[in-house]
Amino acid sequence: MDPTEFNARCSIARSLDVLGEKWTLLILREAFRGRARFSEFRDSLGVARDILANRLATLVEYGVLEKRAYRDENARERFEYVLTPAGRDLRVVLVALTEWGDRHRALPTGPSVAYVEEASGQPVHLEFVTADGRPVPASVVTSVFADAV
Amino acid sequence: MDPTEFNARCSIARSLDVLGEKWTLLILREAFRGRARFSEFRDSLGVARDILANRLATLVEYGVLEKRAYRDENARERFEYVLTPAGRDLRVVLVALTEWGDRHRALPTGPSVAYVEEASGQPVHLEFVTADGRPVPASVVTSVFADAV
DNA sequence: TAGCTGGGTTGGGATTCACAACCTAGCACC
DNA sequence: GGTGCTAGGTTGTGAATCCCAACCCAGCTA
Repeated sequence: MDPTEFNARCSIARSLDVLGEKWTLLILREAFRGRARFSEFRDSLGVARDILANRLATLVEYGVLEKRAYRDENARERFEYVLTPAGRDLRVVLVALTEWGDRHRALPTGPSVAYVEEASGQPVHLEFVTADGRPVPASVVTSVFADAV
Repeated sequence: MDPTEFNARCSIARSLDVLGEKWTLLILREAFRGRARFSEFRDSLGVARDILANRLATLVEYGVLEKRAYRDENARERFEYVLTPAGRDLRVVLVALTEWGDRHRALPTGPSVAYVEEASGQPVHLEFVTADGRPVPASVVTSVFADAV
């Protein structure tokens, strides 16, 4: 398979088409924190307004965020951006990045975010498991390609 | 906490400092496929040579790849780039991106890569689990921040 | 000594990003 | 009914990145 074709078929490359531009994953991090309005993203990230508008539009276009009208009291209709089910599935990606950063680029001040089970408050982490639920260390996971390349 | 400080402390942002530039995660995808030489990355990705040189240097600098000398028969010493333990820990990130792409940006031709347990060949996937190994659906995982923001 | 090969480096044009200024709708106030 | 305020953008300009192509360089072979 030639590189162009493999890259087109590769799910990592296809995910990065949506997520790979600067600021996109940080915008989603904020979305998971409950930010939804243009100004909330702007204030919490310090991102340029034009880039933010552009990224929000892309994420809406790809079905990661939904643009919803809302109306505050005594205010005109405005819009907010909330995670769709596809967007909520990105939690795994963000946690994977967090865990790697915590482990390999740790700061003396310790991690700034932890992930817990909502009901129990117990910390959770990511693991590989087989179809029948048996955990498997990452070191014995390997890739199988659809076509020999 | 002001946005700049939070971003500096955030492990996602710190991971993206290393991984967030264009091509970086695709280079790592190839590294997990066993590619190690400059020309292997170049040929399998079609990336510009200067960008590739730049990304490899960055990944070496941050301890994700190790630059190692090798010598083919009747050839001078050259270099290859192999995953360090920190680099191998990025498998989780790549699998997370793969799973999201497979689910939400699927192609009719089906996924181009699957992940399996090396010994058994059984397919594996990522799950949230608690410290005592109990699997938890992503929908009930929530974030806890070190400081109120 | 001329050519080939792997592994880069360099220069110039095209994109993308960042920052600041501007726009716009509707509400509130006077 | 004009002025100002605010959320949510859009636009224009310069800076940084990215891409491509040409070049370099060291050591091997012929």
